[in-house]
Amino acid sequence: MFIAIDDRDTRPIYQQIVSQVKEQIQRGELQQGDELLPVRELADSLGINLHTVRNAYLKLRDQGVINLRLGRRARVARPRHIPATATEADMALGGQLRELAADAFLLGLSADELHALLDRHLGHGSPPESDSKEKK
Amino acid sequence: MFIAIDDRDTRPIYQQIVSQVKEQIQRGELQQGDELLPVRELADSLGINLHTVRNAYLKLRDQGVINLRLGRRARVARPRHIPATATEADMALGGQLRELAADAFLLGLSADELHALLDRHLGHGSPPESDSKEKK
DNA sequence: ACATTGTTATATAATACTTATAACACTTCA
DNA sequence: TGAAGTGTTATAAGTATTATATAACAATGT
Repeated sequence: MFIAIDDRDTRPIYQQIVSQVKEQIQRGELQQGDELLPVRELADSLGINLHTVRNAYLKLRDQGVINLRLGRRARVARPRHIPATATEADMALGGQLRELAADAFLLGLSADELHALLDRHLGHGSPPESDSKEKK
Repeated sequence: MFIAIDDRDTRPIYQQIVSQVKEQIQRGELQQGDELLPVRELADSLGINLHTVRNAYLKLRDQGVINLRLGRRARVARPRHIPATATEADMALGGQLRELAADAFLLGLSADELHALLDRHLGHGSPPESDSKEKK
């Protein structure tokens, strides 16, 4: 579980940690039940304060990504409930999607180019339900 | 040119303004050369300070979205230089793409579902270069 | 018991964001 | 030429967010 702080990244440190943990889960480097580094250990290895790491873990817990229990290490939670409708999914991602679409447009990217770019980051990611068209 | 501040949005006010101006350009509601509201006028209509609006306009200028000149109203700039390579485009959008991909994955969305969702926000957007494959 | 780990509590500092006021410089137009 | 409109600069202060520093507490596993 390797985390790195990027000084060029304008986001706060705890946000960077949140993002990187999520990305590691997406890439399969962290799986359900896996333990995260203890707050003190990660803080020391990054040269930052315990509470900054803890803040990141709290956000991850609030988003249902990890479980926290006193005395036990933080663990990757089991996958979330899948949104039923597209509109429901849009509630969660709408802001990011609007911003991405606008930025891509201002860069002069076509829809196809943006889709291709997005695929670059979906490498492994896709859920296990890709065999054909299973019924739910 | 209608801007609204959303209290549920955790982002700072100036960021919300930046996003909404970009989205209006994408939707064609604002076009090259169009004038933005004067800083004082927009600030008054939103009940916020002049400098908060100005901060937003400064960010937009730094991103090449609008032009600012003393004594003249802010105007929508002419479209940016289009990134040549996919990697170059990825430099600009990489962070957003990674974060979106990870969040979508954690929501249990398939790649197809995410693409479909993205298309919802690309409605008009696509650049004028969609006829065939014109040379420039 | 003991070490490990998450948790809570206080306090402080640094940074980012917002507001408030005033004055200045350039543009437009009557 | 003058006045109004507009972006710009300057100064100050207030609020919220982020990060640090220390210490102690509570649950867990061994």
